[in-house]
Amino acid sequence: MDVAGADAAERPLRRRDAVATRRALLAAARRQLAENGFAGTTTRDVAAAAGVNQALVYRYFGSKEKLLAEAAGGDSVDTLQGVISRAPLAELPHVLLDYALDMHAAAGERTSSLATLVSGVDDAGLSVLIRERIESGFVALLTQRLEGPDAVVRAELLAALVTGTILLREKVKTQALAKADRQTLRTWIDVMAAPLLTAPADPTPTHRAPDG
Amino acid sequence: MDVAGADAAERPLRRRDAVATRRALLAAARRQLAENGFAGTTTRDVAAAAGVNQALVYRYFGSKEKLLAEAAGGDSVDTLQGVISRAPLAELPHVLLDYALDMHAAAGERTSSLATLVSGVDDAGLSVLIRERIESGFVALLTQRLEGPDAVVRAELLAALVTGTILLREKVKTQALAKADRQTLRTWIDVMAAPLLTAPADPTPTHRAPDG
DNA sequence: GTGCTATGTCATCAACTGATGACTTTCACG
DNA sequence: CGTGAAAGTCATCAGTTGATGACATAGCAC
Repeated sequence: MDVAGADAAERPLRRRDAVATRRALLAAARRQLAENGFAGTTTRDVAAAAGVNQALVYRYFGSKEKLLAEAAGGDSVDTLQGVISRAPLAELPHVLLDYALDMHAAAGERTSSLATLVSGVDDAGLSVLIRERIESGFVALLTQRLEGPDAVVRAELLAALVTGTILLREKVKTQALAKADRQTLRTWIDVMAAPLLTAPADPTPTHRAPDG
Repeated sequence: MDVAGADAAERPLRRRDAVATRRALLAAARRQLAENGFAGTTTRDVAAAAGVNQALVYRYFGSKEKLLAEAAGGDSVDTLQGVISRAPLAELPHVLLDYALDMHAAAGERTSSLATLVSGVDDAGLSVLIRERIESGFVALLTQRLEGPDAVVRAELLAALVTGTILLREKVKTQALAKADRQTLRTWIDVMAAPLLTAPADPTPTHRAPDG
């Protein structure tokens, strides 16, 4: 047995592995999608980045649209759901921020972050898919933990805050956000999001917020 | 940086008007850019939407990239600057929100809103341009009005909040944000952004203050 | 080994895209 | 008028893109 196959649980390093090829295509597609959007992502570039032949896109996914849809769908919804369900409400904002930042850093490894996905929405079809993913995998769960009026709006505003922050920091790369250390961002995000999470029926402030 | 003294009073309604054609192309380009991104915007579609011949894109702008760059550049920076400079700080968040919402509604009429633009960032070149526009036309001005630490970060976080909100509401169309009436949005945006605008030594409550 | 099938490669098509240059039409000016 | 340049049209090129089907190779069963 001269093969130094390190993968214990998996196949003995086949030179042809449909599952691995599929995964590689999906990972590459996620990166390209976040970087270039739907229209800017080509099957040839994805295949090249994945190190496989372009025709395999069509063998495994049938079309560019199906590939990108599955890539946008991702598989980390469970992870995100765990985060939303487990984290203390007060810490949820910065936990989500960390999650999104880490996802962006490891782009394509498993899935794309909420914000990374949104950044690539230049296609009506994917827009629907991403909306459903955000609503079912994030908003619905968070809404359950929120009390008081406008719970759904507040949940989506938290998503908007994280999304916008990641977008400006990682994609537009505005200088201050791009340079800011995580702790600073965490603190401010928590402060901004706090009103969304805290108590219910307290008189919704007319826009004279600063109160003793 | 031309069009000095546009005395549109006595135009004899020319059937051929280079200035009008240019404007029509720019307006159409803005719409397409916000809708489909850079890669998804074609010169033929822009020209068709503007009701002119595709070749005119190259007569008036030289290339697709230059057309879209000029479209992204816009000319309403002055308007936005006025808003940022004049509005009371406490009202600035919802004023900005209104501004962005109105801009989106009248997409292409004059320019694209900050958020509408960001939504189309799938091109590295335009990303630079949009970053510069945000930083010089928004962040720089707002930073001047902010006191205390992290002024630039706080300014960009406000931009991020508005951007993310518009993006989720107008592009991804998450249900609650899409349905929410303006006043509700205004109220929450103001509450969220308040900590960014208020004074420095404000005792950020209920959180571990990381200062030592 | 033989052979079968999953996996991967190759060439290619039709449509689309950015871009260019030659041509045609309008229209202000004399 | 007529003339010349601005404004607009047309045909077309070369490269790219999504997509398809014929072909080649690996790897397993026997």
